[in-house]
Amino acid sequence: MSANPSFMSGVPELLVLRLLQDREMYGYEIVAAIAAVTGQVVAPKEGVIYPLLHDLEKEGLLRAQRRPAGGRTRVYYTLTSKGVRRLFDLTDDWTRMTRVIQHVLKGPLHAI
Amino acid sequence: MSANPSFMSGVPELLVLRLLQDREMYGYEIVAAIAAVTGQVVAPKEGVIYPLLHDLEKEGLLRAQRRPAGGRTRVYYTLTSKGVRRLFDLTDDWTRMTRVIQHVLKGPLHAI
DNA sequence: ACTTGATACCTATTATAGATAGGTATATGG
DNA sequence: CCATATACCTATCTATAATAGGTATCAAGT
Repeated sequence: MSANPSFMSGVPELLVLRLLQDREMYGYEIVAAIAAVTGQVVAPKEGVIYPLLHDLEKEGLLRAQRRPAGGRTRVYYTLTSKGVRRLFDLTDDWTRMTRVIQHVLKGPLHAI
Repeated sequence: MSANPSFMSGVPELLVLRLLQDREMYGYEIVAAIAAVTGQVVAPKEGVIYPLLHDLEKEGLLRAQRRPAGGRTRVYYTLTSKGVRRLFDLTDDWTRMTRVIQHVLKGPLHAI
């Protein structure tokens, strides 16, 4: 019984990297942005995103900078070059995999 | 370090249901068929498929019949009507989710 | 006859990730 | 002053795939 659909593996990571490709963002903002850009179809909570951001930073895919903003402190994340490469790789994986499955779901199987 | 790509959640279940939509199949056959129809892009091993088949049967999505074939005993699985409904639901979920993510990956985010 | 590899079934354990459900602190609006 | 939103965090649970075995039968080759 999950709020999100059951095809989530790797998706939060992919979306975080994609969002950060355009501009730096902070965690709380990312949580809201994912829900917004997917029209609530995918909406991982803070309990998913914050640990993920920490892991990605540890892996060197993101750079974190704690910075005061609007009276409070935010942690802004940017993509490293390694993070950009990971985004491309994951996007390729994602595209290849979904294309194949789409094909299996829609097409006649004997033709394969 | 997994053999399969990292977007696997729910995919084996979806593919098993899809394959059984066309005709009855037995476990070992399903393992090979998934690898075949996906061109090895998705290739879950027996350790994934057999427990999954047992679970789906327990849920009433599949019917299992042990039957001798070619000198040995095979367990043939067929979709129940509940299994058909599940296939449709999961296919809808899959399509909705991948369409949205595809859009986010390719499109400009400000347009959303 | 013996051995190897393919067929066909199975499960126990481990690893990974998302889900759940909290907690802390500051700022803002009523 | 209080409630809500903002902004960060983590510990635990759960679901599911990956790993790594095991058993037994059959067919083919030596």
